[in-house]
Amino acid sequence: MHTRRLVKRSILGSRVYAPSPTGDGAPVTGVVQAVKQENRDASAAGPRRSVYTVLMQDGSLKEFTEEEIAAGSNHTATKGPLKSSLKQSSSNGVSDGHKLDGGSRSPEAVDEQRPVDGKRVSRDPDTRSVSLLEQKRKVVSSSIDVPHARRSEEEVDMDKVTAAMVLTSLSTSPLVRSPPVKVSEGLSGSWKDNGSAGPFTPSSNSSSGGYWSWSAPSDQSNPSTPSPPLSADSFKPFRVPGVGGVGSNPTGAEDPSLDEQDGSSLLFDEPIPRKRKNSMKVMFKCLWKNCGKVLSTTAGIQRHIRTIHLGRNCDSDCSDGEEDFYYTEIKLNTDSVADGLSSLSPVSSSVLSPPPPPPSPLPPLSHQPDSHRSPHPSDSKEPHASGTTPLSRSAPSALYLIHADHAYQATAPVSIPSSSSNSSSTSFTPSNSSSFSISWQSPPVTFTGNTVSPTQTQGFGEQRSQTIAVLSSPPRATTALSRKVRGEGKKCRKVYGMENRDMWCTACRWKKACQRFTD
DNA sequence: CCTGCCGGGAT
DNA sequence: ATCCCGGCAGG
Repeated sequence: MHTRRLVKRSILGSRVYAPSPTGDGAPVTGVVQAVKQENRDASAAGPRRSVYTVLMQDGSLKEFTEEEIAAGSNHTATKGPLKSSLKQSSSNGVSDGHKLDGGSRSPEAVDEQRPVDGKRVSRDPDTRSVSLLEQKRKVVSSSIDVPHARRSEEEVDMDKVTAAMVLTSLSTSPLVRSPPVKVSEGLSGSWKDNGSAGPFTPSSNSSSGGYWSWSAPSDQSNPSTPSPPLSADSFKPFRVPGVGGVGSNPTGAEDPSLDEQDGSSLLFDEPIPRKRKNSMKVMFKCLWKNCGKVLSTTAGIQRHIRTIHLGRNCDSDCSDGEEDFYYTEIKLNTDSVADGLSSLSPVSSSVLSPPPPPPSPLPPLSHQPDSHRSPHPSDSKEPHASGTTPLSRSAPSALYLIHADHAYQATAPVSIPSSSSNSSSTSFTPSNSSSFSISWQSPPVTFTGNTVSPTQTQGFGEQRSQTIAVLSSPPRATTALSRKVRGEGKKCRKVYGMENRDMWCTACRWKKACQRFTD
């Protein structure tokens, strides 16, 4: 169908068969590195001869004419190998090439070539997935605005290289040991997406009986392959409708701030701000007894509560806001979501603790420091604590935060398995604290932490400490947080007005700290 | 000023 | 325990 067009494309990077340089007749494979026209003055009539510089398997460079290469192959169609194995140099061509390879060539031909860095990367799984990732990414970017046709080969390959580096380091980073889900934030993005619009509807059965009953859309992406990171711009819109759509939901004020957090691109010199570093995922958990359903949108959880627990069938428009009482907001650190999921029990904290050997002072840099958590006052529950970091030593890596909107409804104690590899602040003295209990708002939170060496890692630990500060208030800091900081968000009084005082939460009625609209 | 909410009193 | 409110403090 498009064969004609394919021919026109550059074949750089294509795998071709060529006559063996030793002349023994056995065809060898190589990768086209360059092509030049032999007779540049060729008129439209005359066939032009091209000379291809091919990187052979043994690393040597050879030049072949088109005919030579064609002759070297005996299992391609009439038009010659170049045409069938063409890999268009940029963007979508990559996937095309891959498809073809997979179809007709020997298994080893499947592994992708990286044309410019010259050396072939061996076919280890990582490399493979890197290729896939690149491919997908290319597709994405080409479908957006990148004028792919104009990109030079070097640019393209720089992208590949950087992507490879990023992915490689991701896949080797200590945290990435369990499900591949957490590697990709893109996926977390799609949770959101699905939550608001997709198949991810709050079903009536809370069969899982447990906490995490989302259905990840992993069926469409190869589970063993990290899905491509969505570019920040494509990711952003997903969040907004999910949360913003619901009128007076408690997170309304918060998510914007998250969005503001510009992922100042730390992916080396990535040209595009590729991936929001936002590793915080907000979920909403039903607090109804024995339910514990977790959904990703307020709308979803509200509907769940309304229909399942409150037994109302009407739509959200006849809601009186009562659902708000029965769910809470949970922040998940998607970096470690899987850890948190796989082991909610504190027991395994030691098992969980990341393997990175102490000797290496700095962790793989590319492992995204999930900074981005804003110091925005409205975002943190205990700003005092965020200033003082007495707790930072026990910064958990498997970290999920209870945002506790309606804490007084909370039921079970929440235990946070913690395994920390580093901590930031110099202000504390490393002690051997292992477990303590803190009471913050109403629900008791049991926190078990492992103290590890106080190696300082800037961005990382800082962020962690901040996050943990949000989570808990250390017993000793009581003087500092004598008074809870004034809430920014709407409170019952504002929302319902004096005339509807009976709709306020009890705390508000009693002039206590509002428990419905915490912020 | 308004508003959130702590401390403490009344029941 | 529940309810209420004076008064402080942040905005």
